[in-house]
Amino acid sequence: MGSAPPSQSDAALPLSQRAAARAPQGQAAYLDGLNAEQRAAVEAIEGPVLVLAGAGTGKTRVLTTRLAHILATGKAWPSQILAVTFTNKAAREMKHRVAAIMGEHVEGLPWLGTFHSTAAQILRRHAELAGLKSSFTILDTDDQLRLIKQILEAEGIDIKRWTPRYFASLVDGWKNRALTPDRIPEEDKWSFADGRAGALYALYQDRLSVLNACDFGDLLLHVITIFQKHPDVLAEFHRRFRYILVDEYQDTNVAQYLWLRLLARGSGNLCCVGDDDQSIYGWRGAEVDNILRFETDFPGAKVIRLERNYRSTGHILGAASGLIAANKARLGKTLWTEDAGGDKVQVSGLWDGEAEARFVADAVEAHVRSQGKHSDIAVLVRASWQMRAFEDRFIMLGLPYKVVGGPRFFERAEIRDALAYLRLVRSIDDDLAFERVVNTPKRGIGDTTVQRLAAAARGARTSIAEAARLMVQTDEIRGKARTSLQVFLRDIDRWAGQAETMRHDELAEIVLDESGYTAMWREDKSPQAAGRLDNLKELVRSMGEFDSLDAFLEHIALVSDADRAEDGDEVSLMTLHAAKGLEFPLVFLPGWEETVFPSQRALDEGGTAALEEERRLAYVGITRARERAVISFTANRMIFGRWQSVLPSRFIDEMPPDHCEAKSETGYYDAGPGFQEAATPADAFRSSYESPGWRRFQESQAAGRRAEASPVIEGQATLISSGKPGKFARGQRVFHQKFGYGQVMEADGDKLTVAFDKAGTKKVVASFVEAA
DNA sequence: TCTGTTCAATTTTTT
DNA sequence: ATTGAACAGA
Repeated sequence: MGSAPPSQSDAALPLSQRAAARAPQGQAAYLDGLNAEQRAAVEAIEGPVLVLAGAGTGKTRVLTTRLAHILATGKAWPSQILAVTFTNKAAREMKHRVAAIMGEHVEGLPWLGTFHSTAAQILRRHAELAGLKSSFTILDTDDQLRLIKQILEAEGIDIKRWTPRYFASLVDGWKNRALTPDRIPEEDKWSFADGRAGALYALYQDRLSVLNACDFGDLLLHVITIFQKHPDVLAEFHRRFRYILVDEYQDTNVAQYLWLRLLARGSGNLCCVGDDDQSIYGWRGAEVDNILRFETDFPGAKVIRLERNYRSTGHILGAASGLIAANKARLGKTLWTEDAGGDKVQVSGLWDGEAEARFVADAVEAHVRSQGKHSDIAVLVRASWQMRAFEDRFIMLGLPYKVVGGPRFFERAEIRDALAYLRLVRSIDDDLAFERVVNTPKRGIGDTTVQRLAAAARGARTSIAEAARLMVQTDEIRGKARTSLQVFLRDIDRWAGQAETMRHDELAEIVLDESGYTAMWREDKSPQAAGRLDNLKELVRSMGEFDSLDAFLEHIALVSDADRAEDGDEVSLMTLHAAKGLEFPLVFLPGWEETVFPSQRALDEGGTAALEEERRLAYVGITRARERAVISFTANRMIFGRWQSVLPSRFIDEMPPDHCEAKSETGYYDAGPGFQEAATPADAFRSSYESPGWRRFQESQAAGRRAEASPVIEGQATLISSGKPGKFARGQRVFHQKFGYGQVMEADGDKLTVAFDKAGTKKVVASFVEAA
């Protein structure tokens, strides 16, 4: 987090807080409108408490109100409260909501941040106990991977057989389980490079410490180690944190659990909020067990269930509850709502992915025609490759949409390059940054040169930059490489000098210009180049919001998404994972087929546990809907470039029939009487597959597939083209934001068929392209 | 050093 | 189908 550590000495509780504590009728205003369970969860301040908060039961409200309540009753000063979340977004939201309840007058700030940012703050204070300087850098996955690759190569390991990525995932797994190199189980050592896993892990840790760097896992792991080895340090934090609040407890991994348990041993006042039914991050180390075991781990714990749902209609809730009931490993909750009626969950079968996208897009348009907004709607998919079909269709129709999640701002190559320059200016010994940009833009300093420098640096136990300084004096490096290297080193020194006096955002601009980096993208003719330049501008702009370069770098190391300008009126397209915590009046859940959802890969790797997690994912998906949920599946799907016929997901079988209706809006086949008697929606569709109607459907589709160029827009297109002439003519060169340059093959009013140079032939709406 | 070619991989994602 | 990364050749 970019925020400074909370102040350590708080003044006495401000008046506003005392007043809030004694509102009329002996009840504070912020407690109004809470139901009995929510209120119990807010008021049970002492001791361990587990709040099992089902979907849509007001979890965040309880958490923030509870925090406010602790302050208002004068039990603690802000700085004596620790509140941890998983994402920066959640932390931000909580800050806002606490501020809204308490007013702006609260003095001092609670420790409110992610596990990682909180751990980073603690670690900066005691870095020397972990063999680091408090100025340590935090590596992201990209740096981490390159470092691992170097180590493996230096150790003569065949990185084709043993990929750096796989090793990184092992390291991640160990750190998630709080295992230092000396603690990993014997059999794990044999999981990589013929028994060398442990030694390589140790080597990697050594290398990190030489670089004065941490990966994400280290932030927690180092703190745990420090707490275990230095009781005095732990005691300091016990004195400090009198109340601990944890959001999304079902997502914690072993390391986070241990970290919390160590901290909570002080006051014993630990409140965890979560929902075992929404645990969907097992694949990255989350242990549902943590939440299932809470009462054993913290004896005497109060468990409070929030079961009243304020979000969805009865049918949606009923469908979701019925589905999740198939899971064995759960604590069990019975969600209910006063909003009993509503539409049943619609389940529809389509021919293939294209038909499904058409079906969804049509339903979106219908919703908007009946006075709905695009922003009411979300399309939630299992895997991001499924988005493609919807994007294509939306683009073709000109439906406004946004992809939520997706590639993050700070992970984009141009941003990471720019940051590497800045890191280098801050510390020229940052080898990973050095290697990243020494030849970006191209300076004639190739791989061979860099390898030689790196080898020399290892030999002399110095940084690469230091080795480079020496080597340009000798004849070991000659020609172009030598001159370029000299210039490069001199540039960095000069910028470092300027950094002393100049504002850091100004400096950034100078560095990017003088290094030739901006010029590199200006000369780049690819369709993304303009966007990249914009991103760089945005980077410089956002730097201005921070006090120093260091503060900025810390911020971006731990915050992966820039605050994007929020929503216009757009359909949201995202993965089920990205949808957790969100809600929409109308939710589409396409792709419910075996192999796709539940994901075959997950099942292969994780067995029953993974199946249950997939089911929880389905549950999360359905419970995002406030008014209407539409599930769909197809008979055929192109997967990895191959057509496969697929079966409806087993989750469709498990959907409780009372809350669902099997519905076909394609009009190609009639459902027949079987629909009413069918035990489950899937049965209904299975019988319909056998029916002559289905066969007709299949045939008509197969025929259409061969013949059709643009079956849907044809009618409209002629209409429009007879009306007003299009702005674009056949053969014209055009530019599209997403697909780049191309040539118009066909122009029908505002519907164009464009052969893009890179992206192939697509149908797009004219307003989405400009003349090139 | 650059460019074209082949080859493999390919959920989900935060920090 | 698509993408990225590793390798061979100019």
